[in-house]
Amino acid sequence: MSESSPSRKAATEQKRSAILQAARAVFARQGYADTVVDEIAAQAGIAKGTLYLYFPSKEKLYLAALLEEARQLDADSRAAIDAAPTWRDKLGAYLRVRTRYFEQHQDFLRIYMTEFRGMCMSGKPFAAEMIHLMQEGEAQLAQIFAAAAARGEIRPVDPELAALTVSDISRGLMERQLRGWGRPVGPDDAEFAYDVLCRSLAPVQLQQ
Amino acid sequence: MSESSPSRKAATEQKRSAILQAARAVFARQGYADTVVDEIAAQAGIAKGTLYLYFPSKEKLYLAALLEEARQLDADSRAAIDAAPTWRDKLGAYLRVRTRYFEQHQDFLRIYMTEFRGMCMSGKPFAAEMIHLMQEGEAQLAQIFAAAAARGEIRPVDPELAALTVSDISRGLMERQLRGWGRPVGPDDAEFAYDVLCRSLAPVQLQQ
Amino acid sequence: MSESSPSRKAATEQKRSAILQAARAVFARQGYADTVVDEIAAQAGIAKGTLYLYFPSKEKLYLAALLEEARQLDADSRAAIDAAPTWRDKLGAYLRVRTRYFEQHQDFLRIYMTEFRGMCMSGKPFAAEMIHLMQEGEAQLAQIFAAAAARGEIRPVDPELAALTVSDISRGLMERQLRGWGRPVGPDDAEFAYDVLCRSLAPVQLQQ
Amino acid sequence: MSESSPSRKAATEQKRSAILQAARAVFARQGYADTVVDEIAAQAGIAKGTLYLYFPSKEKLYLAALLEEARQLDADSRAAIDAAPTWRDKLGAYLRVRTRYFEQHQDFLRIYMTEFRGMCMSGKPFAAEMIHLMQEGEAQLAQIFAAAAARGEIRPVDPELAALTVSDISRGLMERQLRGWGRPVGPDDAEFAYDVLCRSLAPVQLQQ
DNA sequence: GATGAATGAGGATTCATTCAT
DNA sequence: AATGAATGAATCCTCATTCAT
Repeated sequence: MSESSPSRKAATEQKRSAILQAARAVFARQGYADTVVDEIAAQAGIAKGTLYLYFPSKEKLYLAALLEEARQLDADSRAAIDAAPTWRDKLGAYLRVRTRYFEQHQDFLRIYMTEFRGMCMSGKPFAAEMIHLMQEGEAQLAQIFAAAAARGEIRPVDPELAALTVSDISRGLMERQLRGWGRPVGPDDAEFAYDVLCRSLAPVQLQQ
Repeated sequence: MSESSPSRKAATEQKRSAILQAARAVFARQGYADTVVDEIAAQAGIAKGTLYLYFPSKEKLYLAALLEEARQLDADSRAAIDAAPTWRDKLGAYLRVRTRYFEQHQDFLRIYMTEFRGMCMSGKPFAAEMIHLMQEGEAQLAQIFAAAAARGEIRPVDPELAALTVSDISRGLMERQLRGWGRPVGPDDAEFAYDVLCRSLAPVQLQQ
Repeated sequence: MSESSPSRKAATEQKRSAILQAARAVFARQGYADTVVDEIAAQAGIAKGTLYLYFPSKEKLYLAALLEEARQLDADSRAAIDAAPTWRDKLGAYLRVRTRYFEQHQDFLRIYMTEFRGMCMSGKPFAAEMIHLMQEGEAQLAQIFAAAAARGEIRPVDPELAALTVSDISRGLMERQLRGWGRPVGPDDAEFAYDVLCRSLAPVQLQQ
Repeated sequence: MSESSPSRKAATEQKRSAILQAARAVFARQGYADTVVDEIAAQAGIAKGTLYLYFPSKEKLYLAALLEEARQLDADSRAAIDAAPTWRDKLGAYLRVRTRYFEQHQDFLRIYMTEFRGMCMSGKPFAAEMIHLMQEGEAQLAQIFAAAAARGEIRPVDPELAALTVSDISRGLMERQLRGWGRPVGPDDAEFAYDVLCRSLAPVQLQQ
């Protein structure tokens, strides 16, 4: 009685996904506060009431819309880093995956950069899992640097601080893409960022 | 008849300032959307109607509350940089002024980092002057690096990219102070950031 | 082709009955306004849509749920009264049947006492048959007293007023069982009520 | 700063009262669930938002609208009973005050009889003070009968049961006024009720 | 200038009912 | 006959802004 047909389940899953996508589009355009639930429903091609069959509240929908992508980004990132042999490659992979992912998920990028990150900074226990993912990402970076430092491949730095710095620079890179003002962003930006990080972590040159 | 006495003007200016401070306190605690005008008025010790004699809308008040401090920060920053002799000193001054300013103006820091920056990224022509100030700050940094590069004191980099990177790292530093999670921030963080920037901009070592 | 098999009819009738019982349980617990149709369906073990195959609306279901029991109570009451020989016995039977019925149908009691009676008082032509049953009940009581008065077994009273008074006292008795507060209800209550009615209707004592 | 002028306070109190009266009118006509807040505001001649300046929620308004009158009824009742010398007079006063009060406050009567009483029966801790008032009223009656019994003016009955019976009959009297059906209510009804109570409580006649 | 009572547009959420499968 | 996903009208409450005093 409670078992639905596979096709029904698939349809449900697909609609859920459509809602999430619509939500991201509207939240990205207007921000959380200025978004009305009706508009998300309209964008998703369903009635307002239907939306509430899939998500219990505007807030949960917002969270779900972000988490879905954040999890994906984390997974992609993790895979690419694991596949890279050296710390430089891993660092490059981290930056590249993020750049590419955000290129292809502009809505996510915009929401994340323009307001969600701010919400995370506020004390609100709003998004435990999201914060967890962010911490995991930084921990992963830290491990890369810890290992590299142990092998003498980079200068001896506090791995956590190095990770935070990578994080900062990476986010700065993303932010520029959202600015309506300032110079246009290009491959140079990423290249420069990578270069800065490599140089600043490089083993100390023996002075002649 | 339309000229008020100086003391009247001073009183007015003082009340205006009290409102701005109250606004920052409340906006910082609750964010723009969750802040109700009544609360700012209460915090400022005036009636709600009075507030509207000083500021025409909640949005303008928000903007004014931020601009006041952003201008001050810009001025402080500019002065400190101008007073510093070398590019390293100027960079240090930039980071130090920001760190100190935000330490002393936590409310401003919180608002700026948790939501205003996001708003600036959104296309909204919300805060032209604020954006202008941010651009000025980066232009100033860029000039430092352009001059240093011209004198061969740093390796030849695109001065704008260098400036953006400093900006990114500086903001990252500020952000950490607002996170409720993660390792506590300390002087090491600033030191490390400064060190990273110096190393990454240092003139190329001649390899033997 | 439109004739269903007997077993089909029986199954249908049984499901209808299950729905009514579920409805009473939920309506009794939460009241009409706070009851959602889903919950009744769930309690009945069917889908919401199915419920609407049996009853055209929430309101009709509510009515049906009550009428079923009200008819039964009326029938029981009528039978017991008819079987009793004297007016005292008939009065006792009336009270006893009601007490027992409500003991065994708590849900019905609760709905009837806590909101349905109120609805009947409101002008709404909500429940014509229900009102009819109530009137019948009182008419029946009135006839008892009319007959008793004619035979001089009770003092000469307006039979209708006497009937209404019995009705009032009987309902008061029921009400006490639902109060969460006040002294607990016991056999004394019913005994006292019966006693009050008998005394107040007793033939006038010849004063010496 | 927080002191309002007396005239302002009076105006406020008057408006509050107007809202309560409007609320009673609408709640009486449509019941709690079917009443929309807008309609009460309209009836009171104010905007919806204004209503919420005076009462924090629909429920609190409902309660306040009833409590105001319930307190008044209780006070009137208490005064009339205290002024009456004998238990018969006190009983008569109780019935008379109630009858008169409800004649003059039909809205209150309707709300109380058609739904509030039912709500009180439901377990909800909805209206602590209202229940308290009801209990007080019955306690008062009980004391009358306790005293009368002690003096041998009535037959020895459980005073509480007697009080409950008076309460039942009194409510029955009120109910009849609200029924759209049945015989019209008149002075006979009250007279009969009073008579029934007196007879049933009268000292036992010595049988010859 | 200062006040705070009044306004009413706006928005999240609920739920009885329908209907395609 | 049975289902349960979909609908959208309905409603409570909030709060930025105004304005009479």
